[in-house]
Amino acid sequence: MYPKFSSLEPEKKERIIKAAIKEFARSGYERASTNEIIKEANIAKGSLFNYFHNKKELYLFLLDYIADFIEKIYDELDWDETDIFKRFKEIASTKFKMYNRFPQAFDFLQAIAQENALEVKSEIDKRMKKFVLDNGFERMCRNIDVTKFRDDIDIEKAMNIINWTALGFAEQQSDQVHSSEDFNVEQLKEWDRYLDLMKRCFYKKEENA
Amino acid sequence: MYPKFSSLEPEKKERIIKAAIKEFARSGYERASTNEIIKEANIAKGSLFNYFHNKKELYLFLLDYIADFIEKIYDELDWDETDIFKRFKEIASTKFKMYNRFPQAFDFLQAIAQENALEVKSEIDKRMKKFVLDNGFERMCRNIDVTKFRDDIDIEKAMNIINWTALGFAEQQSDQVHSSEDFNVEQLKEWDRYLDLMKRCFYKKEENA
Amino acid sequence: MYPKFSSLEPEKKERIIKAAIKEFARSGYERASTNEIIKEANIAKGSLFNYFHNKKELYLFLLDYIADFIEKIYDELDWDETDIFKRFKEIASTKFKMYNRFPQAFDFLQAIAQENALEVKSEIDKRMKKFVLDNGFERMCRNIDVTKFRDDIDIEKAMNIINWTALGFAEQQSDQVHSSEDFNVEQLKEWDRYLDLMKRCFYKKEENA
Amino acid sequence: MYPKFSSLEPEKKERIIKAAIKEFARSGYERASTNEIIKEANIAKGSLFNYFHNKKELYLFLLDYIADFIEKIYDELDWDETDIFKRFKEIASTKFKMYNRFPQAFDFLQAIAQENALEVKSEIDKRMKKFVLDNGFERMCRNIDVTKFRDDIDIEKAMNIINWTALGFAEQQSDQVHSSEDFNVEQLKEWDRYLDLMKRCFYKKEENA
DNA sequence: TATGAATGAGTCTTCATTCAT
DNA sequence: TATGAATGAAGACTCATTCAT
Repeated sequence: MYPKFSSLEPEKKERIIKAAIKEFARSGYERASTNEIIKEANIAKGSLFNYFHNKKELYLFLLDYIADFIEKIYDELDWDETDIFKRFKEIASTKFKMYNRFPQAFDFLQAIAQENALEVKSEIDKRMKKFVLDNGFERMCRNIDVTKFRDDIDIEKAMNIINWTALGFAEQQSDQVHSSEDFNVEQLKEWDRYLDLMKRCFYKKEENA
Repeated sequence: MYPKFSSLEPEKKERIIKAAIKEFARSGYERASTNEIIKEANIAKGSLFNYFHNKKELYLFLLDYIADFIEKIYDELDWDETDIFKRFKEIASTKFKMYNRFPQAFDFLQAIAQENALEVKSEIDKRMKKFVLDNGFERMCRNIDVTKFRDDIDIEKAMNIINWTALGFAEQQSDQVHSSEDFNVEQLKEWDRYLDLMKRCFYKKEENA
Repeated sequence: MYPKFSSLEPEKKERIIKAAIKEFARSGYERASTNEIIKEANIAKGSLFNYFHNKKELYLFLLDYIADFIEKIYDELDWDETDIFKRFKEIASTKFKMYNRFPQAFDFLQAIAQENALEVKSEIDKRMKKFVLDNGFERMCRNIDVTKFRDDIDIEKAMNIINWTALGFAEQQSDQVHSSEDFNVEQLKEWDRYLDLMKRCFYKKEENA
Repeated sequence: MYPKFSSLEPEKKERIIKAAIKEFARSGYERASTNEIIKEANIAKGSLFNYFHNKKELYLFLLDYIADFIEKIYDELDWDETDIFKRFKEIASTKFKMYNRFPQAFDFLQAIAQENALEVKSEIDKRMKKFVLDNGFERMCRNIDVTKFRDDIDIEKAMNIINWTALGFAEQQSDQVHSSEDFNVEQLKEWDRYLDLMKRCFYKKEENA
């Protein structure tokens, strides 16, 4: 894909990736300044355009890079767990770990979700929708034991509600925290309470016994 | 406020408003091009700056304009209805009408919520937060009869779930529709089914009798 | 010359002239704002361009207007006085009166002298040089009794020195005063001392007896 | 200071300096067009703003550049000469050389002295007043042997007259020449005659013996 | 391969002048 | 005749991208 960039020394690659993610997260695609990235990464003006033909290509590379990152997270999940609430609980704690490993990724993901620039919007849709817009909702719902749900409720709808609640909760928390000590245990507990509430409501009585 | 613009012929005012909303919705504040607005509205370069002193003033005008628009919608709602699901149902059908009257407003609202530009961010917070960030969640939950909820669930959490579901559903639908024949009756029916599901789950049995 | 302007009611004419002189004096030709003149004179945008075809024509009119004003001052002088120092003394006190009658004229004259704008520079040279650059030096030196000067000095040079000294003194004073109580008696006395000094130096001994 | 500009090839630097001085001299600070400078210097639009952050910085650079130039001239003068007329004679011939080396400097200096733009006025005062407003009058009068003057004349006034005469003569000559073959020997001789005249008038008899 | 100076299309904004009413 | 909204050329300045070294 990006042979010139790939064959760079890893330390330099990382510097460029971090700088670019930081700048794109802060300013969005159009407003992001290649000058700022160059300065932060401590490379020459021309170099960036040697590695990537233009700003868009750099952005698309980062899109793929972040997608790979998320993919790896997903790979760590136990997809054999068939209880949806246990799975969502696991996802949350995995996100928690992920955040501490690579916090900028979250800011960038949020920026991607909010990106308006026409030039890259379609590419985002193509590559990232599954991760960004619904956190891989389809995948998350695969192999779920639907027999636990109450018979009188539409399972697809229930799953949507669970997912939207997860997204809503995440956004609410990120608004509240915003760069303090980040994700914390109390937030995980609060999320547990949401999951419990929904479990009590959506599962058959005997499942909640 | 904006006397020169106000005294314009309505047809021209509307052309300018529509063009500006379209451009700001598409590109955000910073990247939005006054040239594009001028071209789309079919007015002269200087005219825009006769009506509004600068780009920011135009944007702030649109902020107020859209706030007024939403306020009018809210005023039409029956705030004496204490059943949360009936209220959310009414809100949905009101949004439905609103969308058909002024579809661009929705795109612009989304753009406002995502706006990063420092120059206007504080103004957005000042004027729009109540509408944009939580769709007036607080207001929506005021005067709600909470005795109908099951005793074993946290009411605040339940309300959050209802709200996040509303937001999630709206986004899902708008993604699916995206400028075709707009909101339609089928979507309203589907939303009813979501509300019914949640009602069955969150309310006491007798309320669902 | 400017028939439309001339047939205006005098009160309105004066308002426009004062406003224009004030603005041109403050900002120079290019930078002067017709908007400012219009606002100050309390007339409509289009009116100014009815009376004068464009900014340049207005400026040229003011040039002539101020030239007439100066001409009137000169007409009041006693050109039969043949002693150059007495004449320069009279000129100074006439300027003194003139300043109190129409102070803006001086600021405008200074602005004219400093005007750089290509568009009007040649016109200034054509019409105003005699007044501005040398205060009508030629005229001032006409009919002077040159026999009073020492025989060993070049009369033309002596007269130049007297004139340059007058100009230098005027500029020095205007720098020092700069919009306080304007010209004052002390300044006139100091100027007398300069004239006395030069008289003692340039005139024959018997003239200073 | 201005590292990007400083490290340019000298030929290009000179082209830019000449073009900028020409434009600022012709039009003053505000009205001077960076487009014009760019065209005249044959560089790209963006280049000028790579070298200097903005128009003001370019102007301030020129201010310092011209100040250095004048300073060098002054340094060449013999400040141990205590006879004021000899000193003024030397100044004139130094100016003569200076003019032939860098004629535009004179026009620019005149423009600086007449500059009205608020944005740069205070900077001019800070850096240039000593050179511009009085041609370093104070400095010129330092270390002068005042005992040679006649006892019956005010020495400060006499010095002012000499200085104003110098300024007046310079302006008269520059008006007459105005970009032809520049300063010439005849002008220097004429200036000598003025100095002789004043010496005969202001000095004691024995000094003129 | 790495560099960073050079490029110029594009940005918002101003203002003298025109012209329909 | 008086009006002021409309016009658009010109202003300073930005920044992704190119290219000679």
